[in-house]
Amino acid sequence: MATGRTHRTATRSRGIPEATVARLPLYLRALTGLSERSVPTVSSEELAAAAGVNSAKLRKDFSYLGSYGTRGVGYDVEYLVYQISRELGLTQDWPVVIVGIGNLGAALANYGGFASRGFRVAALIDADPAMAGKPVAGIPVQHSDDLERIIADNGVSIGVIATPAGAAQPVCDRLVAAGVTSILNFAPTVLTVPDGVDVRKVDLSIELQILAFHEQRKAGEEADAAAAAAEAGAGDTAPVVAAKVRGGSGGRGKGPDGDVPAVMPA
Amino acid sequence: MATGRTHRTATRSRGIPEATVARLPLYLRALTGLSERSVPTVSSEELAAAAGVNSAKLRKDFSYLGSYGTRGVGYDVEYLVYQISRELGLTQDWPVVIVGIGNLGAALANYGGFASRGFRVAALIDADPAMAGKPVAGIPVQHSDDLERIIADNGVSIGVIATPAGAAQPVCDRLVAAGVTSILNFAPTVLTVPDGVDVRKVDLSIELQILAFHEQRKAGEEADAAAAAAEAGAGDTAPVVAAKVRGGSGGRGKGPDGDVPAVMPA
DNA sequence: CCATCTTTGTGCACGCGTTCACAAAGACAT
DNA sequence: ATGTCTTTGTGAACGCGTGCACAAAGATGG
Repeated sequence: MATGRTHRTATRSRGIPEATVARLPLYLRALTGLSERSVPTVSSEELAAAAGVNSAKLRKDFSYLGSYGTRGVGYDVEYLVYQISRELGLTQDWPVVIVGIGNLGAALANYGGFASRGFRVAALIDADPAMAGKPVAGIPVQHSDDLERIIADNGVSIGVIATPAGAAQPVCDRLVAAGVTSILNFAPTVLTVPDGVDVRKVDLSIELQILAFHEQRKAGEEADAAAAAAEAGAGDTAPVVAAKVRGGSGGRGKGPDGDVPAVMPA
Repeated sequence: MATGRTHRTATRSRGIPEATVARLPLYLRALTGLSERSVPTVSSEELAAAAGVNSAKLRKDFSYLGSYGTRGVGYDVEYLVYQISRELGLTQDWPVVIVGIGNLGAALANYGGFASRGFRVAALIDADPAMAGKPVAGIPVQHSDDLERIIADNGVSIGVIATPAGAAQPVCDRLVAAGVTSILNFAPTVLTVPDGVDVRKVDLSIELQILAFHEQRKAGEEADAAAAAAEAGAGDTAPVVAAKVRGGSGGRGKGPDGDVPAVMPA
């Protein structure tokens, strides 16, 4: 997952834990699927499976919203869809601007899930004059000179930044100054914003690196297991594995065993 | 942040907490910036600021990797870049396939940050025969019939899914069967995978919904504050606010005060 | 060699989130 | 009505992550 929190204090807004809020959209999606198939009610077990979470967690999550279930039966799908939608604020209209209409920005503009739930792409903005007027996803791109006016005219409070890294902070500053209070950032930079502004970031590169870490660990464990099986009682401890993995670290005096992948306890 | 964990147990791989792993790429990026500007050393305070985190947290994170700092001085930038890269497995080459070359897939293929750190786009795969052979980002798109062969030939262990939601699970199954053990999923679906396979998801729609929630809360708080200030001692409790926010809930007997935005304690 | 000053590395406490396990609540059959 | 059976809602325990605060380590100057 690509997630970047920027909360002053991990604010338990209105008593609903942040972790729960992050799962509500997941439940909502699963429920919408059920609703389309005209399923009237669903148990916590079923819904949890559909959302890919633990059923106890789901029940606790819903308990923060209130008691919307019926014991012995489950949850009313339609009613729950409405309650979650309302809780997430999806019953109202959220005009959104996308700044930076490159490959990614265009992809976002075309993304169906955007328009689906209360979100309306109010404007596409790019700094390149050549882009101005060119329609993307049926919406004409506007020049960034007009950013402030566009924000004001459309009452935009949510901005999406899909610019190159270098442009992200200046764009962010202008968005915030113009009145935007929530930002979804796709640029690979840490954004600095004043208090009261929420920033979430989606960083493809970071996600891949996290996967690489786990991938490497898996490979390492296999190697360790194989090595351990192959040795199974040699005189020396485990310098083989250590040497293999260490590469050319170059020592540096201390270099503790924090380096050695040390065959796992189990 | 868009983050979807799918870990059997929140595995503390090799002693490094998951939360720390997720921050390492952040540190690495900040360090790379310093390295390019030929900064020799950096203190935890400076680096933490650049990465947008607490300095105590950063030091604790690094302590899991070993003692790579010098007290009174700070951290050697180049050395730290190397250590983190090695820890994340970025010193080796990771061939990656992207499946689903629509708007988003094309954007990903063109994304620079992809190729930058050890990640190499080995192949682009799409189910549309019309796409086959067409070059995207300089790489010819291949038909999904050849998926298994492509995975095998290139020794791919990381796959990126950028297909429509409906195609995601089948594609995922084929990737896993072909030997992929890490998946980055952009499709708005919960993927089911066997043990030992890591899935991370990036979900634009979810991120927006989380922002909407906070946005709504901010608006609600303002309204509450205003209302509270306006009333300041009316006979009734707070039906004004409640009525305004409730919309047309329709009651449902129980409907507890979990519904009312109830003026915050503070 | 000693004193001082900076910055790391970490023990500790606290709070959030997850999970278990069960009592309460309601549906449904008899 | 009463009993059984299903499923919710939640109290309590546990574990992870965060942040404080400080002692240890080393650099630097005299």
